[in-house]
Amino acid sequence: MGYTLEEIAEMAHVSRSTVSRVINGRPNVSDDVRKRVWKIIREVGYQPHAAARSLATNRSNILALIIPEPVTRIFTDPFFPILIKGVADACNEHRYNLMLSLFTDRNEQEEQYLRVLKSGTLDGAVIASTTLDDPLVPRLLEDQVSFVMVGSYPDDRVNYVDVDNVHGGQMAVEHLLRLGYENIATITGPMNMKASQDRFEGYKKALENRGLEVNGALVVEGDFTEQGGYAAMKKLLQEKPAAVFVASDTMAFGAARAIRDAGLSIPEDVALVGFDDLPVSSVTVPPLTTVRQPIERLGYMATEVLVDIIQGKAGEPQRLMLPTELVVRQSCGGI
Amino acid sequence: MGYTLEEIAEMAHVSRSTVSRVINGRPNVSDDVRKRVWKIIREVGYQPHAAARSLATNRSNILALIIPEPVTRIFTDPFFPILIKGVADACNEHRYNLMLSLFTDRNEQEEQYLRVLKSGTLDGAVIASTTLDDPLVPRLLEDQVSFVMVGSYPDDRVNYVDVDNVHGGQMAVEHLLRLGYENIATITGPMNMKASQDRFEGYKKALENRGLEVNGALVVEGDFTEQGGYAAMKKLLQEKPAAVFVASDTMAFGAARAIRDAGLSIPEDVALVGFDDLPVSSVTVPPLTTVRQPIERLGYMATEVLVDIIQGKAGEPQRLMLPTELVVRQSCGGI
DNA sequence: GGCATGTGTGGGAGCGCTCCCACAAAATAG
DNA sequence: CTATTTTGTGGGAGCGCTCCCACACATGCC
Repeated sequence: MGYTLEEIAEMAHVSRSTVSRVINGRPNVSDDVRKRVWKIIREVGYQPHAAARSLATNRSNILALIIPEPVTRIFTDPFFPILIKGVADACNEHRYNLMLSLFTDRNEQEEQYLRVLKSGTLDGAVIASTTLDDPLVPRLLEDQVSFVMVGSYPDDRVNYVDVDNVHGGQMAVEHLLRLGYENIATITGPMNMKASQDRFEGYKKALENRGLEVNGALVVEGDFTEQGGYAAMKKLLQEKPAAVFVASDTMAFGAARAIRDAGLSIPEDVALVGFDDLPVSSVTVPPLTTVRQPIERLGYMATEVLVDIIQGKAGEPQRLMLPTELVVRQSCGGI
Repeated sequence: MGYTLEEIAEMAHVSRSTVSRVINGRPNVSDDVRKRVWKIIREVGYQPHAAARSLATNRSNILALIIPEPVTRIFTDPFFPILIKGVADACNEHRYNLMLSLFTDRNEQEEQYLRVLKSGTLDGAVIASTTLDDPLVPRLLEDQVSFVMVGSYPDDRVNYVDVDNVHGGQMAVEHLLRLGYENIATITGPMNMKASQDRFEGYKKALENRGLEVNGALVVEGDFTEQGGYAAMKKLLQEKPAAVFVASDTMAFGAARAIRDAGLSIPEDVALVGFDDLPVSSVTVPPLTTVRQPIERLGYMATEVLVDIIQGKAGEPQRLMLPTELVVRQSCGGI
């Protein structure tokens, strides 16, 4: 495909080295030579061969977004395209190519790990939120891959960008308390995910600050899917909670469905607060009160941090915490 | 990073060439040598350097999924993660790496095109549905990039995988006619997209088969977003249609919202049929009657076809049409 | 036996870059 | 005006593979 450095050099009556210097913006090239070479490069649409460059420099200009196997189940959650958008934008901005790895099939995972991470294809990786027991992270550390996680991770060496889940959960529940709701339930995410733990932590904190006790019967674990939210709510309805803090909007939609199926209405019979603020959450019936997290920015910043690390502009570990924000709509009543 | 062929060769007391033959499954290696070499490769976790291989073979084992600029607006539609899943699965199966290119910023597009498509990084590309006036496709043809489109394209040389949009639209409208609805409206997709044209074609066909005329006032163009569906429905409501065929589920959600906002109910006042059968469509209120298209399979098959073409197992052009299926739920009434 | 054919193995060349060093010419210093 | 540094340029080596050819040796056939 296309021209080689040598050919461009010949056309411009200079050497390979000079063309290389021009392309890489190195000094020690006279202005007229530089212009002449650029002119030819643009005319013929020359683009350096990525593999050759990669072989010589040992850098590929490729970043990966890795979505680990335990998380691919919920890949269809609108969370991910938004995250991808953020990552993709940052990649474009820094002229990196983006590789997307869904670690789906457990059997193929070893092969996939080697292919993606040990073949020198990558300069670094953004890891979308993972479960705490996923063997991926320890392995990345061992193999000294540069990576940044979306979502915090309890290891000193790990770089991450996260939102303040604890505070988010706390705000949500405090709002419900302020509105006068008494027995407030929660549907958590899978408890082997840090985000789920943190949001639940916020729930507990809000109750405890009011001198209230956490009632185990009002805590049900979900799985971040609509169906999971539905099932969890069904179980919760036996306890007749006045309000529910649901750890993701998608689960909140399921919970809302369960509430309606039981012939109850939102927020009159059960008030609902979600977490995420997905685009659809403002147009559901009723519009969902929720904790907004800047998903796109999360992906963008994770990538920025990764690039800084790769280019040696930042030390490790890097930690970044983005704020959450309560968005009050009709599903929690009181307005 | 890691070992080189030469080092593995030394450890196994054979030559570079022999190790290469073993790795690539070439003949003319004795069984015991083959075993010995594999043992060492596995022990040290050797993985050939992708760039070196790519440079020598002129193939990268990377496929791209390209989402052109005019389409990125609707990238958050749940359609895309499902499509991506299909593409990613097929890539994994064939041991290709997947590169994701969102052509977002128009200004950066030239740079991005060169970087992604002219640097030899790719073996081929899957192009997610594009508008008919997008300059990308002609350029890919000119540059002789191997590519397969998701969604048909009116050019003899283009490979594509599509669903039978015409038939799908026709089924939807025929169902409404069968239920006795008279003035049936439609919200189309952007008319510079082939899928929109085809679904509208199906709408027309169904009416014409019944000897009915298409009433221009009952046809409103949408843009495949929820907000677009809302706006389109708002306009349509002035014409008091009994039923509406909406060209995507996401727009149908917007339309439903507009109907509710007008104090009307579904399907009693307005019947609704969508297109896509997104996972959420079965759990909306009321559940949405829609035309199911096999989105994941669309991505999977496009990738399969691409791989066949790259590996010379299939001639060009390749065309594949996947069936659509009417899924009847409550939003259209009559059951 | 002689010659063709097949099998297993090793080594050179080359893929298209970057990086380093050599070197001429120009600029500066003493 | 010579010695030293700076600037601009060219060419060799090497990144880690694959592919081709050379070659030793085993096997087949008449």
